[in-house]
Amino acid sequence: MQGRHQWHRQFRAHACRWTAPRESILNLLSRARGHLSAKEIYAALYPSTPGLGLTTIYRTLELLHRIGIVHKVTAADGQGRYELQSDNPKDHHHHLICTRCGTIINYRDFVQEELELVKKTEEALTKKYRFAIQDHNIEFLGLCEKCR
Amino acid sequence: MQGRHQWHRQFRAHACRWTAPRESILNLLSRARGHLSAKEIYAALYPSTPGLGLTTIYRTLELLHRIGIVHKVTAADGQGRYELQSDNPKDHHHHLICTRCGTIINYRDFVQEELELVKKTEEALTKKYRFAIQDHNIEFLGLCEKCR
DNA sequence: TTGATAATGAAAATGGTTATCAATAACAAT
DNA sequence: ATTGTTATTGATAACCATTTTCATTATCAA
Repeated sequence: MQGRHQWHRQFRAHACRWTAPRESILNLLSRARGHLSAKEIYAALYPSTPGLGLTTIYRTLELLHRIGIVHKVTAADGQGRYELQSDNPKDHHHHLICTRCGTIINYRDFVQEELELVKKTEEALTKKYRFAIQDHNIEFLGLCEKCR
Repeated sequence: MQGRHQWHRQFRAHACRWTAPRESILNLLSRARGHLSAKEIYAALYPSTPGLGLTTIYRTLELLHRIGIVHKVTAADGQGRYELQSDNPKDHHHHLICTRCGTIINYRDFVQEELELVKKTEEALTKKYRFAIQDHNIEFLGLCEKCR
């Protein structure tokens, strides 16, 4: 279960200050169902926080990603999209991305099996290529129901 | 085995003309070991083909990707990188990407196992979400030997 | 309360990619 | 081989997401 307190704690641990813009962005991300782009966040927050600048959103997202609170997906069009990283394994999922309209669907089917293989592969790759692996992406690209 | 003839044939099938710039780009890609960005292609081809424009490179890459001759990877920094798509299953691989310097390593370990799972997942996702799946990406992100 | 410094926001800069358009080149039909 | 249609090219400008800059403001430890 994530919330203000835990976020605040994580911020402290990284010598980052707890500010109003950061809280707004985190709140929005925790309310959102899917992935949000910086612009979408800007638009969603504009009514309640008109002063908030796009620059701050980018900086905050990058910070949240660096701290590990947020997961970033870069779509084929190069646009970054962000979602809260859950600490509940049940929430783990992979992505189904429409190459035409950019929609991202989170799927949870077979994820358990995928993760076992991922773990095995990760260990082998770490040894063989001396990589410090931080994350993985498994995504399927294609045309969604509407675009096909 | 890929070469002029087969490419030429594929071009014809798509009503595309066989031109000098396109041949240069394909030749370069078939010589290259890894993934190339548009700029890298531009730089590599400049000595032999100084007249070649960056615009043409982008258009050609997009065409090759659409036709299925080239595989595109979008790095976390949003920059597109391209490599020839081999018709030899033995060449199939997945990616290990350094989040710091952008290096992409092709690994072939466990790919066979991964592909079996991918196939199964693909079928299920196609049915469940009515996606027309065209491609998949399996990539591990982390710090390479030099950057860690 | 204060002082050091992290965070903010407006504006401008960056950098990869795409659109425009006149000139050129490929190729099917003759 | 010549021609006419039309795809392709390349220079320039436009686009758009993201970063940088920098003066101002806000946070928080002391």
